[in-house]
Amino acid sequence: MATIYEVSTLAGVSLATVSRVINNNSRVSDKTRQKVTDAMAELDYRPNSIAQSLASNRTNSVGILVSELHGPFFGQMMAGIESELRLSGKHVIITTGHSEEEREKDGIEFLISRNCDAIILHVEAVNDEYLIELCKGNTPVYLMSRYVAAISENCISLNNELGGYLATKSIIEQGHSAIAYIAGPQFKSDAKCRLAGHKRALTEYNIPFSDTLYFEGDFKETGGCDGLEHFINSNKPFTALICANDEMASGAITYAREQGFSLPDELSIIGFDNIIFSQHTYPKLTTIDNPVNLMGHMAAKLVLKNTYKQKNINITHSFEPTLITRDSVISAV
Amino acid sequence: MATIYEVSTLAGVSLATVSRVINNNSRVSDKTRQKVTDAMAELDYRPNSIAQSLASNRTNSVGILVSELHGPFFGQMMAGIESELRLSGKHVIITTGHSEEEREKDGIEFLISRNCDAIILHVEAVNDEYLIELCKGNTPVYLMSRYVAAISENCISLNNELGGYLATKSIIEQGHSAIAYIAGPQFKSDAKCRLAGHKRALTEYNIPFSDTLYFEGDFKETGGCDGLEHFINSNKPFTALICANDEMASGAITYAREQGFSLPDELSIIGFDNIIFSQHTYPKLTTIDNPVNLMGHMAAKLVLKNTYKQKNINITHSFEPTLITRDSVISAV
DNA sequence: TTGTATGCGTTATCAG
DNA sequence: CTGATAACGCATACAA
Repeated sequence: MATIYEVSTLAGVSLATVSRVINNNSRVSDKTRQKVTDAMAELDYRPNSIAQSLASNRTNSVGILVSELHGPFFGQMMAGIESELRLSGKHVIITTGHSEEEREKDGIEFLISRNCDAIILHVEAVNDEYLIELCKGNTPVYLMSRYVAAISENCISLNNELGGYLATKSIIEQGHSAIAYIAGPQFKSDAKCRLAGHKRALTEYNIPFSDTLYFEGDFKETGGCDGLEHFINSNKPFTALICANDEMASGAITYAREQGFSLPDELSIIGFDNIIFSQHTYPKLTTIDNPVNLMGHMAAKLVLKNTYKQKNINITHSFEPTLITRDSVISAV
Repeated sequence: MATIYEVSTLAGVSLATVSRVINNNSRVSDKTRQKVTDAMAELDYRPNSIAQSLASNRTNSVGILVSELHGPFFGQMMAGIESELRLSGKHVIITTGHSEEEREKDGIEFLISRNCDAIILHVEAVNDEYLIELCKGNTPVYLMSRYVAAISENCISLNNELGGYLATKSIIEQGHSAIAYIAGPQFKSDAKCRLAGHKRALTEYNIPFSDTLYFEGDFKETGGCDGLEHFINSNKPFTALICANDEMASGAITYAREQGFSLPDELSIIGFDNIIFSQHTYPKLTTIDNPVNLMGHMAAKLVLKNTYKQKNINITHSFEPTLITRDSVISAV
């Protein structure tokens, strides 16, 4: 592989000049620039990004930590981040935390040790204090889908409380009052906020929150099955089921049908996130849209603006969920 | 950040010795080793991975190119690769090709320019010649889910032809003979092989292949809708529908129900890939299992063995699909 | 506008 | 077993 040195001798200029045309920041006369580019072309020269990084103290890479690499939610998020960053020639180093504290911390250490210029985190298990402390380090840290007040400028988050509220409100306005709720793991802030919104809606309509119609699921399909099974066994009647995400809703739908429910007639179900597959459940899932792809783009823009000093970028830190009405919710009789 | 130099002075040894204990390859006396590790601890020293890379000509990173970051198929694949590599302290740089030739080539260039120690590709648009040529370069190249004979040692692939055969055979053995087929884009080798398997099964049972019951879809949900719509409009009767992947199958299921079909009574449907969501369609999708997560692990192992010279690794280059029987296929009347 | 000199933090090749 | 010392390929003050 040709080096900058060979280019410089072939072009008959100095190392520094070649470096200047590569980074075209400083002024170089058109003539010498031409000589250099010709030499680069002739030698098929490619800058060594590692050497560039060592000399400039910049790697042009941003680290991403997600809970899982699979799953529709993270897929959309990563796609948003990567496509935005790629346009600016930055690359992403992706690792996983599996929603476990140790593994999340380990992943963060890993990314930092890799000299990422910034890291974007979707962490669920580590606590706020840890994150606040982390932000004091040398590597800029950004949070996806999580709001920590002390570092709010570094957060791109969804108003999950509002989403939870909207879901429940829409159910209530269809005339339901016996409402079961399958929450996400309560150590996850998303899940907690969605539940809070649910409770606010109940309160607003003077519907008491029932412990027997509450179940904490795992945000996966199994959580939906388990939750619904739990409610059925409790023998307390309900006409609507709210799931804190679409995976659990689809699990619940599957289980409900196995138990002989006619859907949506005998049970209305609503989800949260609007993953692609929610259009293909039967009945088609009514849900809350979570613009996670957009949020991914925005997190990337935040990095571009703060870390790479790009101009004319406007940041929206908070996103709003919206109700997507499909077929899985009908009026209570 | 402390450097190796500071560690050496604090420990009272030379640079070289510190480097030796970091990489613990060469022998160092226990005493000096202890002094060095103590000094490292005291200074909270972390090796600079960029400098290591420049000096050693190894980045400990492997590039991955997938068509899309979202989607259940790629998610499972990436998860397999990443988790395997992460165990050995290697990291993944992920980029996308969107099944378009130019973008795939661009992504490959990008990964190579990043000095990846190896790259794992899931490419669909570039041709075999390009890949063969690529393998002659300095960066080792591995292919996921694609078989190119000339570089078969670098391929981890599924026997898609067999999968296509199994799907069709299982349908035929349920007594169906009027069978519609929605293929994937025929420039993708997976799609082509699955179709070939389909045709082999038809031939074996003396069922003629019908052009009017063939449709080339896009491997997405829409492909399933469009294909089924096409068949319905053609007015040629059919009792079973084979889709070349699960996304199209779920799209077809949704569309079929919208058109008033009673499933699976009036139409049997089978998919391919066994994505997680295939358990949650209604009826639950009968499909062909594609062990893509396992294949991801294997691709990573191949890199570990060839590029990182790890011992005792056994490689399986070819994987076999299997039939997963659920509820979407029933006997023809 | 261009060139010189030095540093970035390691690894690796020699001797000793 | 340990220590000098030269790469690695480039960026960047500082001069000219």
